[in-house]
Amino acid sequence: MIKKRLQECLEQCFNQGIRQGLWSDAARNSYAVEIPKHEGQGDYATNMAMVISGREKKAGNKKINPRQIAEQLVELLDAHSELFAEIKIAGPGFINFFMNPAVWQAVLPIVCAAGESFGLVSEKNNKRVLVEFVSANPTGPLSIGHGRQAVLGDTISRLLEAAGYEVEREYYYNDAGRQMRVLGESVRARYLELLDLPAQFPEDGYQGEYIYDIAGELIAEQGDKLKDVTDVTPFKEQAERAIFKDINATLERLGIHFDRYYNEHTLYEEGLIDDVVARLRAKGLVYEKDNAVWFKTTEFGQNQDRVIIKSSGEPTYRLPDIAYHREKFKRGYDWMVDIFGADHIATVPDVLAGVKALGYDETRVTVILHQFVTLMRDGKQVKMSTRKANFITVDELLDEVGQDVMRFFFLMRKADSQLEFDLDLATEQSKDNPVFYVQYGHARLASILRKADEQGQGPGKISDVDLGLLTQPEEENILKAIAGYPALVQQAAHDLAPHRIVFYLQELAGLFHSYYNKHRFISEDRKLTMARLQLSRGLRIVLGNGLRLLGMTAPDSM
RNA sequence: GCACCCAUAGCUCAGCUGGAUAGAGCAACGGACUUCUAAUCCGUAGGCCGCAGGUUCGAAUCCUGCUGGGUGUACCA
Repeated sequence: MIKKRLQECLEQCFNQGIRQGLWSDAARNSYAVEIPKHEGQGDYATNMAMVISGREKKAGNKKINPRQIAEQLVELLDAHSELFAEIKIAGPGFINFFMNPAVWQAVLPIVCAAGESFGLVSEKNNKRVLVEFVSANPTGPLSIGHGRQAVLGDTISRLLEAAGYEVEREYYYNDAGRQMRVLGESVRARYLELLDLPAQFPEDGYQGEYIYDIAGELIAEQGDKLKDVTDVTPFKEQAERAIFKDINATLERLGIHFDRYYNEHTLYEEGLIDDVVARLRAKGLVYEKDNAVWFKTTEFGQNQDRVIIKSSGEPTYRLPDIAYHREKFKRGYDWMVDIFGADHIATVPDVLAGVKALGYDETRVTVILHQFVTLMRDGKQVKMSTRKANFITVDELLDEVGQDVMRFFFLMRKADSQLEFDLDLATEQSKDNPVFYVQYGHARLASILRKADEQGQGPGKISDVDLGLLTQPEEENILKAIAGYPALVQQAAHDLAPHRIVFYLQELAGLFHSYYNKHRFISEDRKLTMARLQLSRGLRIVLGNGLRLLGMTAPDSM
């Protein structure tokens, strides 16, 4: 929030410089305001002078020395002197800003007034965004990989909501096709097996225990009435119902709710698949070869064309994927975010080529491909095989670590990185476990405020408190961190990068724990106590808001 | 073979549209509990940012090539 004010000041000075003929417009939107890494370089720094200098040269205007530009800028900034304690020109032409301490202290009343809404944009941006994630077909319980995706998708959705978007969460699935047929056959085989009848388990069948459970339910409901039924439909339908129920229960445990479930089937029923083919054909982007229908993806930069309808007449997966995305476009979203596992990378270029071919702006789709999760136990990787159903489900992991730990761990790495989930660390209730580190910070703050209250030293009205007493360097650092929270949320939303929030919270908790060990909140000095209690309120609000933004709880005691 | 992702401290990883002297946690070593919760804190040590070029005032960050790992490359999804 302070950074934003500074940016506005600089923008004004930049414009003023243009009016005074000091430089041209060439550097607009190219310069940066950032927080310097090193002590002595101020609270903020800008490279504006160097960027102006560089752009002038590039634009063929006369080259101006960056340090000279910096001096001119500093002069212009004099009009905003109330913000700054000092402004320095350093190095090749950086301008370092040392803010007036009162600027930092002034954030506390704002935080306390905003409470739970601190960090959320105050106005909606009137943009609709669709986030598609999980999208697992109902063939079995959610695996760890789905878990990462579920948490990632939901948290990205929360971030976008915090940034003012109107967000819809959508789950796309397919209950037709070969996989589901095999699932039905698997259930049928287990059903017969449980009835002690001869059964042939399909070669590539689903071997998980849950298939027995589903078969058992069928027996409980219908006895052996289905023993001579060769059609797999009733088995398949039973399986789908049971598995979806299971998946939803798991998502519920994670606190994840979808606004819509879109069944691929709809695309067929409404003729949307055929329509896509017809439109592509009309544009000359489709041809027949070897009894199959091909889409000219080479026209879109790929190195080979792709089959969209097999010689059997069945579409390949890319055709409904394209049709589905076209439906998203038709619904008029400003932005569509797809979250897929890295194994789905092959469909991405096809889908984007498809929507582009149909006349839509494919840049409105952002695909997040997340890498896989490896589970570590006792320092060794836990081997998993989906086919043999020898994998750990999200449900089992939840039993072991709980929702807060699971969400936090799944968000600790950026999507691009493979994620190592250390079960030993996750189950440890100690300082090494970052989840507890952050939550403990929140609980400690709550405890301080409780204690003060018990002693009749409630924080009182913030307007009566002299925040100018918060002069310790640790206090200033905490205030700075708090002030940076809203911008961080916006940036994380823009970049679809929830891990930034995770890192921020660890850092903020660290600042607090460190401060706690050095200074006392509650002391004999009543005025100082009041000021520090406001600080603890502000800290608690930001820590709590951050945790909730990640879908976690913020405990008041631990 | 081709496409995408990754490569930063012993380990796990940050590093925001290129910025100034490279960051955190863990592990190692040494310290702090009559105190508002020690589930905490303080200190020490640890690096040709995979390799080689290029772009420029300036590169861990952008481009090219190479090496090593992951994923995909089907008329499977």
